[in-house]
Amino acid sequence: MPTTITDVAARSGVSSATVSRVLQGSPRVSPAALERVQTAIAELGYRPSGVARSLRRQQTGTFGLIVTNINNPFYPEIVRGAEDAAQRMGASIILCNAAEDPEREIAYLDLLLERRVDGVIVAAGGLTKRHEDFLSVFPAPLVLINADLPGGQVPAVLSDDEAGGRAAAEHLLELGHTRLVHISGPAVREAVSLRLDGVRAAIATSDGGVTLEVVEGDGYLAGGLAARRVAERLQPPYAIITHNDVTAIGAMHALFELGIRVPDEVSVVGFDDIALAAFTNPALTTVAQDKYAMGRLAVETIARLRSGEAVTGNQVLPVHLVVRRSSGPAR
Amino acid sequence: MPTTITDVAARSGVSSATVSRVLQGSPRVSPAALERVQTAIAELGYRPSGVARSLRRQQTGTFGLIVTNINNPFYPEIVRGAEDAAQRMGASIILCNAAEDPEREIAYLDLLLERRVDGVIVAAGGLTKRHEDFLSVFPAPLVLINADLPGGQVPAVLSDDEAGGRAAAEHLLELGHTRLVHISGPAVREAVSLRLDGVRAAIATSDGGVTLEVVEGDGYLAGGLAARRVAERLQPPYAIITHNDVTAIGAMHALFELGIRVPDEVSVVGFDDIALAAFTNPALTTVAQDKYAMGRLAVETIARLRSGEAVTGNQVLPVHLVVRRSSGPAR
DNA sequence: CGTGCAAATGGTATCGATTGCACCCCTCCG
DNA sequence: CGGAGGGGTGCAATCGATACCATTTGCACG
Repeated sequence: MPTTITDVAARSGVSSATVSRVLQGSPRVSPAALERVQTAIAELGYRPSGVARSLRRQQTGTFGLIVTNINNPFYPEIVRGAEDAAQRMGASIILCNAAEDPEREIAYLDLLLERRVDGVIVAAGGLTKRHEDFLSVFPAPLVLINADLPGGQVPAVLSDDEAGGRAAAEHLLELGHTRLVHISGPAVREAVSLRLDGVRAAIATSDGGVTLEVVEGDGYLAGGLAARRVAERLQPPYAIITHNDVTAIGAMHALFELGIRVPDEVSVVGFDDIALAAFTNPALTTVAQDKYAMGRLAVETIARLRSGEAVTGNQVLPVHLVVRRSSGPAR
Repeated sequence: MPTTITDVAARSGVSSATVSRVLQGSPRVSPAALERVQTAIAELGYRPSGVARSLRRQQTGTFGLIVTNINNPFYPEIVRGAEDAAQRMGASIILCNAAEDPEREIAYLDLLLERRVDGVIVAAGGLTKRHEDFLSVFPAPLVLINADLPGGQVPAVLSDDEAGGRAAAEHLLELGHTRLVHISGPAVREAVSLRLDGVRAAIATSDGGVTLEVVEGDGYLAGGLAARRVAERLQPPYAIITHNDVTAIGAMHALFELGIRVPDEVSVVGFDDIALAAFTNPALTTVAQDKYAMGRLAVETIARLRSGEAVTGNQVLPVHLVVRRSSGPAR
C-alpha cells in the first residue's frame, strides 16, 4: 500500500488540496507550507499516483507506439526518435511489438484505447483491409509511419520510397549493370510497390536494354534466400536490389554460400541503412532513411493533433544513397 | 469524450452496477439484462476505462520491462517471450528502452512506479552502484534478467554464462587453437566476467601452452573493431571469442577489411545466437542463449511474486554451442 | 397462503488526485 | 476605524469503475 496524498497532508498538517498545489508547483502556497509538504514527501517517499491523476485530468501523458516487428533493426531507431521526443514533452511511450501478426496489431490498438493513451503511432509497413476499417474510425489521435491510409484523413510520416528505389537503380545503371533483380517485401506493404516504381522509373529513363526481374521476399532474412534461386539460373554479372537491409543480408549470405563474390560478380543494394549495414562483409551499399527523425516527427505530429490542430497531409522525408562495398562495376 | 459506464447504464435501462457485472462476466445477471447491456455497449462503442478500473482495483495489469538497448538484437527475443507470457495471463507490458544510459534506466524505474505497474523486469546487463541502491529498496515486485544483485533478495533469470564461456573455449581448443583472444563487454556487466571465467577454466583444464589475451569492447558493433588492433600485432592462426554476437559481427568485419580470412586464418566465436548469426559471412559459431524463455520466465516469476509467493533464488538457464562456419582448425 | 431462500438489481462509498468555490485573515488605504 | 482586496487554505465534487450491502422480486415448499 503506497502512501497517498492524504498521508502527506496529514503528516505536514495541511489539506490534500495544498499538497496537490505543491505537486503542480502552484504559486499560491506559503513558503512555510511548501517547506513542510516537501519534507513530508521526502520522508514518506511519496510518489503521486499516475493512475488517479490520469483519471482526474482525463489524459494519461502516454502515447502508444505499435511496431510491426521489433526484431527488424529498422524499428529500434524509430523507437528512439519517438522516445526522445516524448521525453522532451514530459510524455512516455508504451511500445507494442506486433511480431508480424496483424491480429496482434489490432489487439494492441484495442488495448491502447482501453488504456486511454493520448495518441497512437502505428509503424506498420503493411495495412490490411481490417486495419483500414479499424484505423479510419479510430477515436484517438493517430499517426502512421511508412504506411498510408486512403482518403488522406490520417497523417503519415513517410520516406521517399520512390526516390529511394530510383537512386538505388540509377547507381547500378551507372556502374554498367543491365540486369537488375528486385527482391521485394510482402505485397501488402505500400513501400514495396513505391520502391519498385522507383526502380522502374530509373530503368525507363535509361538508354534501354535493361532487364528487371522481380521476386517476392518476406521482408526479413529468409526473403534474401530468394537470391539462391536467382543465382541458379542467372549468370553474373547482375545486380540485386532488396526491399530492405535485412533482406540484403539474407541475399548476401545466400550468394556467399554459393561461392558467388559480391561485388565482383553480383552487386547488392539494400534499403534502410540499419546500423549493421556498415558491418556486413562486404559493407552494404544502401538507401538511408532517417529513421530517428521519423519517430520524432510522428510524436510531434501526435502532439499537434492533440492540441486540436488539424493535421492531415503526409510528411515525406528525403532519403539518400550510401555507397559502400557491396556494389561495383558490372564485368 | 468517450462513453462511460453510466451512459451504457442509461441506455440499457439498468444501473451501472449491473453493467459492471456484465463487464466482468458475472453470472448474477439475467439473460434479458445481459442482452440489453451488450447491445448498448455495441451501439455506443463503449470500452471501459482502464484508468478508472486500475484506480479502483489497485492494480494495473501492467508490467514494466526495461531493456538496456533495444538496438541489440539480443533483446527483442526477450521482449517476445515476456509479451507472450503476459498476454497469456491477460496482462500487458510497457517496454522501456534505456538506450545504454543508466540514468535513463533509473528514470524509467521511477516512471513505472508512478504508473503503478504491478511489477518490473530489468534486463540490464550491467548494474551500477546507483542501480543497486535503487533496486534493493524497490517497492514493487522486481525480477532481473542477466544481472544479479548482491544479497540474493531479488530473483534473477540468468544464462549459464560460465558454462557458455567454457564451451566456446573448449571448442576452439579442440580445433587445435593455442592462442585465444577474448573481446569482452563493458566491465560493469556481470556476465562479462563470468564468461571470461569460463574461458579461463577451459584453458586451465587443457594440456597447457595456451595463451589468453583479453581486450575490452563496448558490447556493440564498435567493440568488435578491437579485432583490428589485435590483428596488427598477432600472426594467425589464433581465435577470437567475443562477449556477444554483435561484437563478433564487428570483429569479423574488421578482419574482412584487413583481408584476413575467417575461419582459415582466424576463428571467431560469438555469444547469444541472435537470428542474424546464421546469416553472417561466414555464418557465426556461437553460444546460444534461450532468450525467449528468459523473457517468459521473468514474467512468470513476477506473477508468482505478485501472488504473494516468496521467490528469491536465481534461475539459471542452460546454454549450448552452435557450431557454424566461423570457427575451424588452427593451421 | 405464508414463509424462506436465492437470484437479480440498485444505491453508494471508495480508489487518489485535482480544482472551483468559499472562507478567513491580514494589510493597506480612505 | 472600517471596508476593500488579495494571498493562503480547506471543503467537497469529480473523474469512471468496482464491490459491498440492501432491497426487491420470483418461486417453491410446507
